[in-house]
Amino acid sequence: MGRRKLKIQRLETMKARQATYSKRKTGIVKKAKEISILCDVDVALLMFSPTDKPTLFVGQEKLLSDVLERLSKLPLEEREERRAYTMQILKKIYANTESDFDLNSSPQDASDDNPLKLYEEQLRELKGRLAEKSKILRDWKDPRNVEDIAQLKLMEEHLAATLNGVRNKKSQFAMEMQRRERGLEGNEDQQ
Amino acid sequence: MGRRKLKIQRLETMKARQATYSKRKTGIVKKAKEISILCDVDVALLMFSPTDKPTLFVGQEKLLSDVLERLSKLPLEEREERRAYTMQILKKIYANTESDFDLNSSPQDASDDNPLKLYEEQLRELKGRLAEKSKILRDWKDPRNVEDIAQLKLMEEHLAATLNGVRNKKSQFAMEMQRRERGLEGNEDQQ
DNA sequence: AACTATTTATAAGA
DNA sequence: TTCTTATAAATAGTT
Repeated sequence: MGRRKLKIQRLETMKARQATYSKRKTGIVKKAKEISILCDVDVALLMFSPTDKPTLFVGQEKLLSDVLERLSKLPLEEREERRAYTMQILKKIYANTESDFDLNSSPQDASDDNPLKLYEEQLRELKGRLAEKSKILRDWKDPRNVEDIAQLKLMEEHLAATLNGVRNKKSQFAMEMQRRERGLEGNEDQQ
Repeated sequence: MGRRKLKIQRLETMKARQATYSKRKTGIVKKAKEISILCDVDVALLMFSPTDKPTLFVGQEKLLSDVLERLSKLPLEEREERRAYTMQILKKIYANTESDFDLNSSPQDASDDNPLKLYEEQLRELKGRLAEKSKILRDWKDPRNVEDIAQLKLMEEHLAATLNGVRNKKSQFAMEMQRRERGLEGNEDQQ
């Protein structure tokens, strides 16, 4: 939507990235607000600018934690159904190139200090593979298509990572509590 | 951007909300991907459809937890600066209506079982007041304007709520771990 | 920050 | 849902 059609690839200069970020940030936040109001749904949008300034939008007068909470509360049955569907599709995609990476394996090292770490690593690796196989993915014609697969992956990753993160954050929590004793803290974005 | 200009207000029928959500979801996810790639920045977008189906997009090949992590790692000094700025503006806004709500007070009940609960409640209340004062806010002309104030509030809320949420999630964590022993879980959105 | 030529997104309708 | 088309909006390049 401009004087010229823009190829969606990393803009070369920092100046260009900042200028474009500034314009598009306004637009996407507006879109987030609109869909939230029009459709009466929860939306959470978090971004960091090229200069690391955070922007957070959460619709419906909620807190980000409220929205995140909904993810963690999805019925287990539903999650299992979706997982099964994901695995089914991924198996098809990898059918002819399958190797040492077992899509069915549960996380190893569950007794490790970080029980979800390996699981998350598996997901990361799988994600990388999916990227490599982009050509195959582009040709994938299943009605529930590539977008869905990416969604499924990200969702799975989220749950694993969030729960994993809880562990890591526990230590931060204690420190943060102490800091709070000395006053409130705040932060935001202005760009 | 359609046959007619649409007023941004809750669509009357569920059918309309679902139809519009479906179309706009595609658009906003596309925008999120684009800004993430073009500007080389972290973006996380989470939404729930009118029928509660979750959609998650996270750019830059990252996990949602990675992006959330950046929020919690903002330098304390910066947060303090921003907090001070927020309070300064809020005080001006409330100068003529200030009452029993002390903008400077730290969370009371810090020794309570939930040390951040009251703080969050204060923020919620303040948010409500800001909404009530919308007329004042609309006229606020500071270059760092109302949008920024909303940002500041949401950011503050996020940090309080996230850290608070960690506490609540700790119990869920144990249960989740047991479930994971029995297999992977996954979830996503398809709508 | 503003200004427009263009490209995009999308409201209605099928 | 998916497609089509008229229109409203977003925004790239520029000042």
